[in-house]
Amino acid sequence: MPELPEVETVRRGLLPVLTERRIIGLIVFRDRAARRQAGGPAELAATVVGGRVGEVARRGKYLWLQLADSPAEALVAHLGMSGQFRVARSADLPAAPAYRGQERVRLVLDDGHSVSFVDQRTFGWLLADSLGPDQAGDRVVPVSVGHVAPDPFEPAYEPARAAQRLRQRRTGVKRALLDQTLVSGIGNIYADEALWAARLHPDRATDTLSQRSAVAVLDAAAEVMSAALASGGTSFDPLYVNVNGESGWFERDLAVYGRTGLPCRRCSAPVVRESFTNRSSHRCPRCQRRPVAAHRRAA
DNA sequence: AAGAACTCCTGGATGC
DNA sequence: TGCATCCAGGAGTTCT
Repeated sequence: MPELPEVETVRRGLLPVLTERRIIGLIVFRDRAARRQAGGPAELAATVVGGRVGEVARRGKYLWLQLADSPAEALVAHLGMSGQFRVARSADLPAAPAYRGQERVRLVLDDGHSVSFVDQRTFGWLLADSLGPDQAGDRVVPVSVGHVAPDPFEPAYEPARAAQRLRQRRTGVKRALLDQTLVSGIGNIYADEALWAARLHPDRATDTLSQRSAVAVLDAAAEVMSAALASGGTSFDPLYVNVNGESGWFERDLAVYGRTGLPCRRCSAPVVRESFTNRSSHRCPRCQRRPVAAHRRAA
């Protein structure tokens, strides 16, 4: 799943392709990809075409292009679970969707390239949006991203403050890590990895954490995402902006995610997989014992 | 109103 | 072999 490191890798791949390019066409092949646009696919195309790309920016898992000469000030993208961007010479592509029918939107650029949003599971989306201050007044972001907290790689991110807010919650620590309004960029993979590194059970009640251990688990998340970015950013094909966090570069470095039954890298106890909010959690049953003060769900 | 459940979706893997 | 079922989950929406 694309989480912060994967989205940042995409951003870096798009940077040289899109910066200073004018968008001269936008084709929506699947309306669902424009479902967040109030005026639908037509409005998305109408507001973006003619725009010139300035900054290629990111907060957490949200990516956006700042646009000049456009009624929309930004084109926002979320990759969902399976979104990718592919770059091609537009002449190479027919007007019909490519990439095994999974192409959802295509941007045509003024230099003869096209950038395709490809998304098998269709949880991703694009949105033409205006800019405004975020909720904390830290940064100007698209309005649709205003509720998202700074991610650990941003100057505005303060671990001590994030830890305090986390401790004020009445929930389990994994739920809190996945809450993008607390700290952004963390998904299921890096949440499991951070909890393993900090030796915390996913259900540990947030309001029983010391400030020290709350900071520790946030620091662990930042560290593991930083390491993933370092290995993911080393090489990528300009024609394929890689977002695949499951297979490939970082998978062999994971400690618990997807390693059910394999030995814990610290203590060799077999990693267990447990159901969590209709998904799964991976943990070491010895290093991450269920606490007495586990968060209890409301009856 | 905070927190948790529900919902959207596709295709590869699994089971009989 | 073929068909049915399961499974992956980010985040907006709805419910309690």
